Amino acid sequence: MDATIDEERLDALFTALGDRTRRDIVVRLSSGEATVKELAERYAMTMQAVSQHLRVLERSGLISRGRHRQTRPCRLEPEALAVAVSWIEESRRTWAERMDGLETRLAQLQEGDDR
Amino acid sequence: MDATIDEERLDALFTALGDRTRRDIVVRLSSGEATVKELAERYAMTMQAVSQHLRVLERSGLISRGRHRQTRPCRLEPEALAVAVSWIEESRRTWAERMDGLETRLAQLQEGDDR
DNA sequence: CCCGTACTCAAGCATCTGCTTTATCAAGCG
DNA sequence: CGCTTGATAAAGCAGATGCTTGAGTACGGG
Repeated sequence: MDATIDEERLDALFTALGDRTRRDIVVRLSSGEATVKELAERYAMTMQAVSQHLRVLERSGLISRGRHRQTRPCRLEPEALAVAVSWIEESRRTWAERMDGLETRLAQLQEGDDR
Repeated sequence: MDATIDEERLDALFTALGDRTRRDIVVRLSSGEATVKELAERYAMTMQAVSQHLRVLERSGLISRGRHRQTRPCRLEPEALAVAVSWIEESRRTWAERMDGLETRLAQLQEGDDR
């Protein structure tokens, strides 16, 4: 019954994806690791700003960070994306099931009357 | 070329899903339409607050609203969810392709050396 | 040891959010 | 018509967000 924890996770996940800079970082990282400096150059933004975006992404589980010399390279954690997809797919499945039911009933009634 | 428009759409979509009340409204609507009043009772919230959440959801394309007597029933638009999924899946696909490449190269090298 | 590089921490600031209260509106009932 | 019901509009407010600047911190080269 730790549903609340899942909700927090989903809050962090979707909130992280709700910003286009962070979404673009995700896309960028899907094709390989990157450092803070590289990302700052890419987005014409200070390293501080990028660092804050990365903190949001890290809290959401979408990325993780290592250490290599003076750099803190970050990499994508695609399992977090899978969590988001599975939440969405559950809603879509419920909806699809209901529509199947409606179609069936409509086919039975063959008519739209007292609605 | 209208990539900006898509980005705006994704901003609205993921931002809408970044709030647990709105996510729960999506889940609720996946099993049928609902009115503002019904949702307000469900979340122990004023109708005004629900109305604002619904506006966010509507702007994102996740729901649409009709009119029936004094009520404004809202229903889910699952195609918007599909947009979110397809964005996510593209990142995951890119990542998976890259990992395949890495695996292949690692198998060729048969060794982890100068790392 | 000093210096540059990569980065984080902290504070400030404008803007956005989520919610409230108050006021208003439109539809239908008596 | 007056009144209730379902809903929106507007304004206000505490708290979050996205960014900035300024001040550290940690690592490594010379």
